Amino acid sequence: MAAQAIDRRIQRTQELLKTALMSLIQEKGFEALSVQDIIDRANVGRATFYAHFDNKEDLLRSGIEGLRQSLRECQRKALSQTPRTEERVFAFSREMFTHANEHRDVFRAMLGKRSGSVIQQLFHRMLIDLVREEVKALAPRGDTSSAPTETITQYIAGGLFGVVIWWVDGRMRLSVEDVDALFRRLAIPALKATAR
Amino acid sequence: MAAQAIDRRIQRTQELLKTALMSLIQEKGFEALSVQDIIDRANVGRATFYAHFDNKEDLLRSGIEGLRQSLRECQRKALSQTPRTEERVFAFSREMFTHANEHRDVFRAMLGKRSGSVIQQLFHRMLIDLVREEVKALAPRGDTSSAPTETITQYIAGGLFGVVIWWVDGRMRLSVEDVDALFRRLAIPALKATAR
DNA sequence: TCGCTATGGAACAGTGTGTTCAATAGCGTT
DNA sequence: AACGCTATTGAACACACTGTTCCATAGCGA
Repeated sequence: MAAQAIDRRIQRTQELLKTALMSLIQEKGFEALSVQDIIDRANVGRATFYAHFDNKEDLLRSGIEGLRQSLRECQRKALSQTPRTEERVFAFSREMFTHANEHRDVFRAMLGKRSGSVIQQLFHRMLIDLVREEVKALAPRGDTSSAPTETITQYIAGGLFGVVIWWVDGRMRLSVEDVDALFRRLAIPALKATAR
Repeated sequence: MAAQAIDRRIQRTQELLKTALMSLIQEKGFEALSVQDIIDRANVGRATFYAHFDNKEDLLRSGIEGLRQSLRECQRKALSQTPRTEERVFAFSREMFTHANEHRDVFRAMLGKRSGSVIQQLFHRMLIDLVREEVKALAPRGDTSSAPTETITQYIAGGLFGVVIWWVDGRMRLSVEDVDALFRRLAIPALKATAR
């Protein structure tokens, strides 16, 4: 075997913990949650938890990693085929809104007011990275780390962040299509400020 | 006297607590802070603290209230004189960047990565309210609570939030004028999406 | 001066944290 | 199937912080 097989016990434990975390987040929100709650729900020993993660935030990070990779992948695909088309810009946004819509319970619990701002912060950073990639792709003339470019990145990422939080936390009256279209309509002019 | 004079002891205590909080935030950040730290620094009894505030977040809220009112005031002024001028739109943003620049130590400690996201959340909400006021002023045709309008509000507020956080947390290479100008250049087109 | 109230300080139970240890269970390999 | 290795367990640990209660006292405003 090429890949060194991972001990089944480890997989099992980590899976149990992540699952417990997610279900608990939906019930109580992240902040209100204790390590004790998690290990009780997962039916895992205290010492075992700390053998795998430093604390509950560490566990959360590793849990969110999945979403991050999925969005990155989706973006990578879109960027590789026929760049420069306006249709393809911010390809990940549609995917994200869709994803949020399908798992609205989890998302609402994770990003809503009740649940902690730690998650929000992680999510915000994730969006910044994704947006930066797009901005970079549209302003490739060595302009990369210039201040205005980064400002635009931060602005758009912040805007997207704000919209998602609001959309998920409210009654989500807007459809995925509408909210995504609105976001694009708002973001693309800003992008052009780069391309000048 | 008309105004019911407030017991000097109360003023003194609350002042001591707020001052202690602010100085501690600069040293350790908000999250890492305990009520114990605060009362030690303020040299105030434990029971006294809880006689005034429910917890450290309650104290924080009351501390931030000052900034909120100051910005609101500044916005109110700008909105009352000669509306509709592009110069006057987002009048509070300049004030805020200036304020942040003058107290950059406090701001960095309060909004930076180290310090808690509770503060960030409070700050974000504050910006949303301020931006909504502006958007409302430019789309006054009974359109108030329509979805797109609110989306735009959330987008712009989020964008501003993102830019401020980034600007404050980084080395603040951009001058107040530059960062404010950039923000306006990015936000005003979005505003026009309302005015259609 | 007097009455009222904010304060101080100590003690309290409760909750959670992160670590340690030796015993045990269960994995992958031979 | 038997082995050695490692993950898991459960208990116990010291520690920190929370929010509340009590009463004596200090300091305020009148």
